Amino acid sequence: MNPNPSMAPNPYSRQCPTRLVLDRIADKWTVLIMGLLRQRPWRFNALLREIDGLSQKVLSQTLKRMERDGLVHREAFPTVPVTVEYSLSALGETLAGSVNVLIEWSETHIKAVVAAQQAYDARQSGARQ
Amino acid sequence: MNPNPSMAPNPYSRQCPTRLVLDRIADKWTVLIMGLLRQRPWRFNALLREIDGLSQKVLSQTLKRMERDGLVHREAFPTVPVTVEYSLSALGETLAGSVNVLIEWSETHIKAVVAAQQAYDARQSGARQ
DNA sequence: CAGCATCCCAAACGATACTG
DNA sequence: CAGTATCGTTTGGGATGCTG
Repeated sequence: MNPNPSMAPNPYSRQCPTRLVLDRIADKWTVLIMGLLRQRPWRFNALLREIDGLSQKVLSQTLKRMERDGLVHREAFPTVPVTVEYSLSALGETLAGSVNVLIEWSETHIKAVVAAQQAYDARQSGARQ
Repeated sequence: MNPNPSMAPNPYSRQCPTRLVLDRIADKWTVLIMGLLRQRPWRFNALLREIDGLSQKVLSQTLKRMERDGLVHREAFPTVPVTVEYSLSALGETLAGSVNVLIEWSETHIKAVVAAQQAYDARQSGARQ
């Protein structure tokens, strides 16, 4: 698919496979899920309860994509009813710290962002008069 | 909006303002744009040409959001026709390195991801028979 | 418990035309 | 050049019901 397989990956090119990867890891649910899996393994419904606003359908899709991309490991235990545990793969571990930085940045700089938004909105409504 | 303003921010809660911030910075276009602005200031149409697959409409929306969030600075020069330059704000600088790690991760681990995808797909088609 | 299948709606996006 | 405005389509996602 990459028109220049011999060249270095370039996510600014539409066909580059790194673009597909970036599309997925630069995703809010992926970031939040990895933030939890970084702590310990989680079960499906535990993740669902923990992440407010995430629907069962989207969690299912996201976990499946992450499993396909090799970021998470899925293990089903033959209990009744079945128990499924999600954990980070070795590959996922290499990414987890990086995405967690985004969560930490949000927490650290939230006040500055909200202040910037209010200043921007005030400028706009003032300019519009 | 945050039901517990006295508590630490918690992006896993739907109402937490950090969630809104995370929604925006964990976005593929934002990551790619910041990756470029990190190098030097860019003009609107230069960004548009550089980022393959990004439409004018979405670039416009994304830059406006980033400006409102205080991540980028927009400066218009009174030339004819007008010249507009986008650059990182001080706040944006604090984030730029972190998001760039995601781009670098994509480039570094793209082979492992594609291999994982192929292995997954092979398992699936095999299991389906 | 851990999902999948279906229906349905709202938001996102591309394409196009137009403007200071 | 650097956008805005509108429109039609596509996609994502919620809600619900069902299954191993």
